[in-house]
Amino acid sequence: MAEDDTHGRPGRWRSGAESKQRILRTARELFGEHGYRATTVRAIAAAAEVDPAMVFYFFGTKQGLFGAAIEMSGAVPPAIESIFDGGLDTLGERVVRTLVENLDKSGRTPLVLLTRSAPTDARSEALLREFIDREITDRLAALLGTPDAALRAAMVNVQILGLTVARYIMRIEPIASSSVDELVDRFGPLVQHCLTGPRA
Amino acid sequence: MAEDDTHGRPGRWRSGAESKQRILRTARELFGEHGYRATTVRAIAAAAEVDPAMVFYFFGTKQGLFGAAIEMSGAVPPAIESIFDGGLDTLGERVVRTLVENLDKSGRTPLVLLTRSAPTDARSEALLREFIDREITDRLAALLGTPDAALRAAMVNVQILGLTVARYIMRIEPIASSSVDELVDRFGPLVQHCLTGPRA
DNA sequence: GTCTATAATTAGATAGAC
DNA sequence: GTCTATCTAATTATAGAC
Repeated sequence: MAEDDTHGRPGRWRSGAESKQRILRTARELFGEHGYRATTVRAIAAAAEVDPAMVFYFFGTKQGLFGAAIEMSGAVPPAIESIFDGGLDTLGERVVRTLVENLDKSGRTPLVLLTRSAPTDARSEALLREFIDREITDRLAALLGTPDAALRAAMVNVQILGLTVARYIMRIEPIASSSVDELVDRFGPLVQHCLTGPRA
Repeated sequence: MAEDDTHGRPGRWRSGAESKQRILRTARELFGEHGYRATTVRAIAAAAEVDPAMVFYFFGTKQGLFGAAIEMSGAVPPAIESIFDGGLDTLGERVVRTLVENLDKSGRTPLVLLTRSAPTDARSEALLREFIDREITDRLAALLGTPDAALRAAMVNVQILGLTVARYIMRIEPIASSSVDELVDRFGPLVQHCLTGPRA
């Protein structure tokens, strides 16, 4: 997984892995923008300024490239930890802040990428569902411990999906151009209500 | 619709328009299931048991077929009216109930169809945004009249999108298999809070 | 590692017979 | 109205030269 391997070899750890990285970066961008099916390998290659054949050389198939682009190795998880690091009464606030801050940082984040592809691509849907379940829903449910914990966690899920689609995919105003603080202000209490609000 | 058109009717309406309807029905189904780009004309023709050429004969282009499939002429609007028909304090409840009841009725409803296609297809996104804005957001905002009406209406939008994606597209449990009443019970107050809840 | 060339497949669309 | 046949273009993917 090292960026540069085998320092023993004299000369160039120069342009091999660099192209691979550029392809990967471009792939995330385009997959995130148009979804899996609507994004062609050729378009990625062109945007990354490499030959289409190189893409297959490095990643084998289009699906392989997508899988590599999706790999959320360490990028998101640390941010997610901060959600669960704190009191239960400000959990809603932290969920919204963490989500929006991280997605704002880069639109080519795997979550947006998957959310774009999920409606069209069955594999993306499975991946997205699994990720959300494992990293968020299940942990929230465990944290709550109430009988209706699963339903409450799922309601948070609805908030996350709705917010992601509205702000990053459909860019609905004024959601799309609101500040992070404003969104936290508005949706924080809403999420909090989902989690710890009244009604059994 | 009659499956057999074998009445030896002289002249007019034999089986011409019937094929058209079958194509349309199938198109709604497949577009709604896989989105615009991932659905091929050939696949629709095969499922409708007609020749691919017929599709072009009737609708000209794939885009034309999609447009025809999307035509929400009178199908949804009457249901939407019921949302605005009643007191402001039970508005949230009616939004959720109307949404879920209508979408449950048939998964190939234009709203689901568009929501599936929007992430991948720019035209679908524009259509969906325009529809939601005109039929729901704008009217809710007008009804509220508060300074932050637009933001509040947009928040309802987030609920609608999130709920649609969670229940009909990603089928997230237990949202997907909850009863209408349970969803109204849970999300009604949430939507109501978006509309008339505290905070300026 | 990188590129050229190309195979194999599939898509949207048209012409024209019946 | 319906179908056969076909065109054109674009796609994923491979083989092989340099």
